Amino acid sequence: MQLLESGEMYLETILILTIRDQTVRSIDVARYMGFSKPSVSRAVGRLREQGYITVDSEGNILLTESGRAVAEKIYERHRVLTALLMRLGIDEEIAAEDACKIEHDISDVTFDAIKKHVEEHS
Amino acid sequence: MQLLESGEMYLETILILTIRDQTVRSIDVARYMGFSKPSVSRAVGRLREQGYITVDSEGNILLTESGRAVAEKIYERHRVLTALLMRLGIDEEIAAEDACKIEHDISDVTFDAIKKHVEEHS
DNA sequence: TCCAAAGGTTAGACGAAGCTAACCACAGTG
DNA sequence: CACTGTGGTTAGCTTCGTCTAACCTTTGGA
Repeated sequence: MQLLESGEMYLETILILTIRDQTVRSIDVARYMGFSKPSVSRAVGRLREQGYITVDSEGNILLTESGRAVAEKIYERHRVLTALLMRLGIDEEIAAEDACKIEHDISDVTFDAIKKHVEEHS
Repeated sequence: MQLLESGEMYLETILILTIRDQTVRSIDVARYMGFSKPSVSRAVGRLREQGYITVDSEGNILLTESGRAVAEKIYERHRVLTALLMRLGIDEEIAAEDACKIEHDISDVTFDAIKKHVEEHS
């Protein structure tokens, strides 16, 4: 019943779209991530069952407290890792792409160490 | 028909065990990785079909040229990334664990940049 | 008023990568 | 010579996460 990488990606996307557009529906997530409607529908159902999001009568997706916590965590990792890679001279696009994979894999300990390092060398 | 993360892991393990023990059989890979015999048997079959390894009449697994290239590449990533994380103060065990995930995810461009950075700051 | 488009869901498939159970082949030993 | 342990394979199952096809519902415009 734990959250897997794909779940983290959905939550992060929902956060990003919420920031950008105020409201988010399944179809918006599908378009942003390049997935089909049914794939997102399933994922949204799972995340709702797990208590990470709610969906209002209009179909708008809202992050719950726990969902927002996960989303913020992953999004912060995304930003810090992207910045780190860009500082090593990597193009923004590739940096973001690679950060997007790393962000789900590393332990808290490792991320904290990386973040500390980045902050110290700003 | 391309090589996925799991395939890279198998090839890396085969290389590591070859270095350590000179010869490698399926059962050795299974024990090292903590997988069942059938899982490894299947994976070995796949890798053989794809031309990354050969298996001699004794059951010893040998890396082909392309298999060795992949294995060396991943293993180098493993070593460089582990060293980098340890330099950030992370325990060897956790560093190796996280390196093991990152090593499959990042682009060549990103790894090269990281490696260059590590070498410059030795 | 009706019909089409948009958004969502249901059903069923597939590939990846694990697993267990059960089997086979072989080698060494009592 | 039979028996046991070792290594490998086959068959079939599971979960995850995607997909397409088909359907339902709501809504807005001709």
